[in-house]
Amino acid sequence: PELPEVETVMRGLRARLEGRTIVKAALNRPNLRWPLPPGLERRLTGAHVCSLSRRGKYILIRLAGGDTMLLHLGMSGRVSLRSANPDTVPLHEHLVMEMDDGWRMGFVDPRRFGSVDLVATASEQAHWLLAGLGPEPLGPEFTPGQLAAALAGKRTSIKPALLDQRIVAGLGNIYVCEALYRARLSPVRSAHTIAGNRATRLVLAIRETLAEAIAAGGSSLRDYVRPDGEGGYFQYAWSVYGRESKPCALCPGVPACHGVRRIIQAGRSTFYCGRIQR
DNA sequence: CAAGAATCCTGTCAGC
DNA sequence: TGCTGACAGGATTCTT
Repeated sequence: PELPEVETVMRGLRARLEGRTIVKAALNRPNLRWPLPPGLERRLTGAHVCSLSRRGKYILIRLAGGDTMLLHLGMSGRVSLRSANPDTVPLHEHLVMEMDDGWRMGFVDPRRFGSVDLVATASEQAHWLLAGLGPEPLGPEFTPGQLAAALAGKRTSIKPALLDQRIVAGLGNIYVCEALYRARLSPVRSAHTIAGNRATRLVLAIRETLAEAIAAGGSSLRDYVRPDGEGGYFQYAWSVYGRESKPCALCPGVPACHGVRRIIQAGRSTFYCGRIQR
């Protein structure tokens, strides 16, 4: 999941957890991507949930008592919200929290690339996983000037540069492809050539793509569902991602357009139109 | 230093 | 039906 999915999950969790108390936390394994923090079950049990927010692809759950729980969904992580029912425990559920109203939140992650950690709320932004993140793409700090400055001197191409969370926080493979298409910028263009009008177009395209995806509840692929069990529907609005050899919607019937192409950049699939993206 | 490859893990799907 | 290989929403660590 990327920023729009994480935002959707966070909102679903907020509606169910905020103001409630965790009556029991249970852990089913010692580690995910990283070792789980010592005493996690004990530190969660009895804690009151004050507020939830998102930073990049991380969900922050602030607890009374001074701890913030950090949650990253990795590649296959998802959250299961359900009323207590032992018949419906999902496979690969590594952490379960039972709330004082009887609902349970489970963290499910087959590939275990996700992570869970605890950090002192007072210095949560200094946590090593958050400290190096670039600006929030929907926030005021993400401007054409800032983006151009962050890309200056980068010899890599723009597509892998946008996947680097230090440049801008929250984009992943789907939304980078979609935003570059919307900005009509080639994914193989050198990152340092993005400035001026191109930077303006790119910032706008990223903002619009993410905002529309959030409004659609994110994109549902194989295993992403919202905490309420419903899927997002932004996958129906994809212009290029997953659409190899299909026609490009912006050049209908143009012979020079060979449709959506798929190439590999830094080991990841890139989808784009070679005609309108320069 | 920077950039690309390898890596962690399980599940799914296409092709034979 | 199996079986095999490619591939998957991520991000760090290891090699060039």
